[in-house]
Amino acid sequence: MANPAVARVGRDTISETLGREIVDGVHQPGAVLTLESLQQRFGVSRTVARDSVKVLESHGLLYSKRRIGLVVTAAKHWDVMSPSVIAWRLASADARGAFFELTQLRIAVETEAAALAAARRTEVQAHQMLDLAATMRRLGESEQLTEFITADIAFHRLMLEAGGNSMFAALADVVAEVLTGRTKHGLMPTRPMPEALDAHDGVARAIADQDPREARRYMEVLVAEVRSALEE
Amino acid sequence: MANPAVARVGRDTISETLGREIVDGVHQPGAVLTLESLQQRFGVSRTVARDSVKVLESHGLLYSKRRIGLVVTAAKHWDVMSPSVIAWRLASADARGAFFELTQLRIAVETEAAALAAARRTEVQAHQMLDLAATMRRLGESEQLTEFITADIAFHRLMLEAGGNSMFAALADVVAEVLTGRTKHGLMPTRPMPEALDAHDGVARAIADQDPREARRYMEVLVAEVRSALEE
DNA sequence: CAGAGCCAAACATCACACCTTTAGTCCTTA
DNA sequence: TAAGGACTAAAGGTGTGATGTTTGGCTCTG
Repeated sequence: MANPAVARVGRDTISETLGREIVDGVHQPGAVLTLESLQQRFGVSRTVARDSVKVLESHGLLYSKRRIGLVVTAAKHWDVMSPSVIAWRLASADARGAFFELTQLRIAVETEAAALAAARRTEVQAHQMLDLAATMRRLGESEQLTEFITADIAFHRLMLEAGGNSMFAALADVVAEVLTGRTKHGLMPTRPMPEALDAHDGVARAIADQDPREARRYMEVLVAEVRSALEE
Repeated sequence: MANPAVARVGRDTISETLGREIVDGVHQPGAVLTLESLQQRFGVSRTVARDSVKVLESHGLLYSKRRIGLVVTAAKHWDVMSPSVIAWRLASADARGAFFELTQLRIAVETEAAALAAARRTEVQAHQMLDLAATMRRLGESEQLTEFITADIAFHRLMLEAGGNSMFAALADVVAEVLTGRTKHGLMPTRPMPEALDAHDGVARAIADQDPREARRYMEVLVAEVRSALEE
């Protein structure tokens, strides 16, 4: 072992730790790190330090400059859509802010995604969608909240994927995160509102009926509720 | 110079080249590369090869596995929202498909962004927005298409930024790409339609008036045109 | 005081050695 | 003969030292 005196860390931990720190504002934009300092701090070799930096660099959290070092970049240059950055933000002090932004993004995308799904869904997807809506109703009415959320996530993921747009599909994880996080941020009633259940039903039926307009309309109902919860 | 026989390439070129190739389907999902092969092909050392791999790995295009090599991943695991991946897709054989997806994303986000901007814009932004709408009308009516597109991009970027949601703001480049690309993909009339100009005006005024509902309504008009052009 | 030139810092790259994991093979054994 | 364990070699992972390259900043000069 090279250096027993320093707490060695797992390989991925370095970019994880630094990523969180930067997002958290521990290193302000413009701050300069050096490879040497990372080697010291984490007790690793240049190779590993460079690897970690490369990852952060490819997400826009910093850039390396000769003769200078590793310069932390301002938030506006971050790759905020990247899953890693999203995760870091959700683990940061401003988790709530990140959560709100994600919710807005979700709201924006899902109305369109519903319409798209209605136009493109397969027969199988249509059935699954109806099933999930029914399951949600059952679980919601019996107040099995955890299971309800699981079904909810599956519902939304399926819808996002059914449209065939890979960028929408990529947001499935974001939506899952948001749906899970709603409880944490006090935006979730202990018992899903009947209107929400109806709306999910409506979306599922419209998608099964290949009716984009209706799908969008019901999704807008759903989304309106989320939006109003946000603004409270 | 280490090896004059092999065409050496600039440092970033490797991940660029490989990224494009993977997105383009040159390396099918499941295909295996090795560091050694990259070193050979690009005439670089292991360090550089590894750096490039790290970048691709952090965008989800491949993963490396001991004893196996570098495994190309299926498109569903790609970080499709990342600017690099977007650029690669837009340069690929399926540029048209990527462009459509981006347009749908844009459509989805911009209606919500308009409403958000109306709620959050600063006084300065309100003025700039009105100015840009006026500029667009002037340039549009005199058929100065290039300048018109520039103003159009500025308009949309400003709107996306005015809402204060960093994820929406991050889509400004995407929207710019889409607006520029419309001419390439034959989705742009040589002369902007008067309705489009009116709609931009309407959006700008609604945002200046801090009227989210109106902003959304006008943006939906704009977006409806884009959508119908898509479906032709 | 301006500009040329030099210096040193920090990343970039290379070469090489050794460690670690693990797919696949082969061999043993019940 | 099939299950399971031991061995092997392939490929990435990590560490190190040397050298290349860029460039901010200092110094020296006219």
